[in-house]
Amino acid sequence: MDEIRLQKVEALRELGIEPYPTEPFPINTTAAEILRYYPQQKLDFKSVRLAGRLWRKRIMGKASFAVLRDETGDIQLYFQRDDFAHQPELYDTLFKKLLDLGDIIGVEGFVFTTKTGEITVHVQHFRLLAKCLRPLPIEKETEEKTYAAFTDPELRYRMRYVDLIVHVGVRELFRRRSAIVQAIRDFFNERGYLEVETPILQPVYGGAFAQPFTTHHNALDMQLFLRISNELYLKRLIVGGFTGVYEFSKDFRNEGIDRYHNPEFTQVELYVAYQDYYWMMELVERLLEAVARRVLGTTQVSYNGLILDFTPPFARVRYYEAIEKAVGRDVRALSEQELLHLLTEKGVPLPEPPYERIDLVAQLFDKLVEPTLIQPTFVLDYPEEISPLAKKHRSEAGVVERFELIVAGKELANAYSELNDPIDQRRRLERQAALRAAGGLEAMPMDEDFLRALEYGMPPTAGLGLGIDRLTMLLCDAPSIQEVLLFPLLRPETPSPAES
RNA sequence: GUCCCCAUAGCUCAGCGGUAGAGCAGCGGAUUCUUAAUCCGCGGGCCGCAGGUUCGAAUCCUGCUGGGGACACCA
Repeated sequence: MDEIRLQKVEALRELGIEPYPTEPFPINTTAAEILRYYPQQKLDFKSVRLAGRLWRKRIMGKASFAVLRDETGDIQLYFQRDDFAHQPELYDTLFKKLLDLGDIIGVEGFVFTTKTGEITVHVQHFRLLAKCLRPLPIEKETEEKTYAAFTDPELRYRMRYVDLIVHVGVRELFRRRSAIVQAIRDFFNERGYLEVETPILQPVYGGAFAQPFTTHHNALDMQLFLRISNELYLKRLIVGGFTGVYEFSKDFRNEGIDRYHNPEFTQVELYVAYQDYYWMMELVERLLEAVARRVLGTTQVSYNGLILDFTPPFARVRYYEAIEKAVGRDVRALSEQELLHLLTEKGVPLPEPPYERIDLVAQLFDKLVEPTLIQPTFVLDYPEEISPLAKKHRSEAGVVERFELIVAGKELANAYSELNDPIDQRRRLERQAALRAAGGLEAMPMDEDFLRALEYGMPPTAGLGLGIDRLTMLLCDAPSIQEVLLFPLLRPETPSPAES
């Protein structure tokens, strides 16, 4: 902490000013409201009360300008010594000496326009509401340049509270993230789907290919897993008779961290009975169109220098046909040896062992097809082997009724006509169990209770998983997932001797 | 896990073998329409950590820690 500021705390108390007062300071307006409505005099601005951080101080002797930053933005303040003639130390000592940039203050006064035309609050009363003991990285900017920008990603993520104070745009991004979630929730609620909450701590994990975090319940002395997906629980609810359920789900995957992956992330999953994946594709088109319009006012989305067009209908391409287009051959007909040869020929690295024939096909898709799909594109009809929870295709053997929505070369959504044949489901999970036994760390474990639920009968159902973080990245033009997570996972801070 | 880059004042950075620097922030002073306010003056550092090379290391080398990027993994 800053030694000088600690001394100021003492000085304040000696003056009889409590640096952390108990009394509330109810406000009646905000910076943005004043700036927006004062020019038209739509509101009464003769006695405004607002609060926020002291952000600039420009003392010119007996008068001063300052800037107050609240949640909505910045507004200029004007202080005159003469206004505090009854108690001169308020201006001479409290304002001029003891208030630091970053201190949280409440002000009361009237709005006027300065000679240079800036809307300003003429402060008649002010009060310190909370002292800031650490200097903030205050950025300064002119038309052309920003000075002392607070840009170190590590500091920004570790101290997101500071990032949020300093960067208006970061606050705006997280408001937009909230608006995206709200738009999706409204879209689903309008259609009568039920928002539910299912277990995060699961005795058996499933619903995706991933390694889980494990934990332990002391009283029951049992191992538990943080969910990697909520899919199997939502399907149990469809068995239970709900026709449409969804959940915004924090999922946890014990895997690497990069620009697109954080160990905990958010998906929304939706299951609707009596529908199939064709229906779901149209729903996803309408959903993303609605979200983009509501959040951005347009379906043309700027992302990483591109314009992504979310106007339906989106492009559709079948999985094997997309690969054939990329490599010039129908890989369904190829043996494992021929596929190995093809990967080498195309310069595609082999997957990590243990791998099977189908993993070579998937590798071709992942390396040669997915990155090339920039505009929103539905890829449909995936191989059965890599889709153990999706229903067999109604007319083609070996593939299932599944689509992924690829945007900007990354998976944004994944959906199936859900597998509801309990015999087939058992067979597929048994195959997963065999893969696990052979060392496949990410193969799904057997879930007998889930199979029992299916045996009671699940209606034909369409299911969807949509990545909220990825969608937020797209709609906020954010270059990494860390930018759209308030508190992305970082290694623990190394304690420095100076701290503590 | 691998490779590359980065780490110097509260923030942003310069310095790259020879006495630690700038701007902003801070402190003292002047200043009643400023807005990167201005003007005068001042303080501020385990140069990420630990070794090594050298007469001498912020600077060169090795290791470690943290971060960023790419790859791998995440079918």
